[in-house]
Amino acid sequence: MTPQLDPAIHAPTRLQIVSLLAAAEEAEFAFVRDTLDISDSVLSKHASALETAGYVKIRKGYVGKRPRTWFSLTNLGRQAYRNHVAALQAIIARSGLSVFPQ
Amino acid sequence: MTPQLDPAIHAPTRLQIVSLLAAAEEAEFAFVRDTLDISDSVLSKHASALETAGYVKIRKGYVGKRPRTWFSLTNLGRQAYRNHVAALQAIIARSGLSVFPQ
DNA sequence: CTTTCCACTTTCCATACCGTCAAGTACTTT
DNA sequence: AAAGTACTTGACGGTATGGAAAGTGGAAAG
Repeated sequence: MTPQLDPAIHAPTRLQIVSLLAAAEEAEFAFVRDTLDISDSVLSKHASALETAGYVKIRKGYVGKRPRTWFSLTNLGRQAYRNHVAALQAIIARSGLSVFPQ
Repeated sequence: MTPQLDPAIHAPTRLQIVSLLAAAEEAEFAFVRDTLDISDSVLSKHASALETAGYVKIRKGYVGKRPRTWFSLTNLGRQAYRNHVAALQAIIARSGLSVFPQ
């Protein structure tokens, strides 16, 4: 069976968050928020949703005396992301598009 | 500026429809419906929405005396699809993956 | 003729989700 | 004590999705 698009990842903002996290071990709340140019509440909610899905781990700590939050993909999240990308590949491949222009 | 995800294309079913149409000159209603395993009403609605966006052309005709509907991507639709895929690629490339299978 | 089919189209719904804005929390700093 | 930091939560409004079911315009059957 072909891989399916993952509804927990597919929404534009989710995809951007997950993809950004997939690139690193861990990322700070503010970094993700600013890189993707989204609001605090949007990031907070999506991160919670991804945590509930088991895809993201939320770590809280301090930098000096200021609270800080870091996100990282869980193994499940990494696998789900790869699977989601595979699903996109399968769909896009059907259209004949390729990275290699003819 | 990097290409943006196209909200008229991004929804899973839309992406599949557009991608399928991108592979051909024209496709029959029943072929698209059966290939994607979606209901008549869902296909009809998405096709109308894509037509409203200017991305799909809906042609009606007859095969014998039976009505039949064909869909095709407009040039605008093809361009929008390419652009959308480029946006996906830009997001996914950040993670080191690609939407184009190698 | 008139009922039934066919090939979609539309409407009705119920759910779900997305993002903004406002308010809340738990400290820390001034 | 008041204000700020770094998020979190709740209330809302608007959109969208899909299933079910009724509707439409012929065509075929009885």
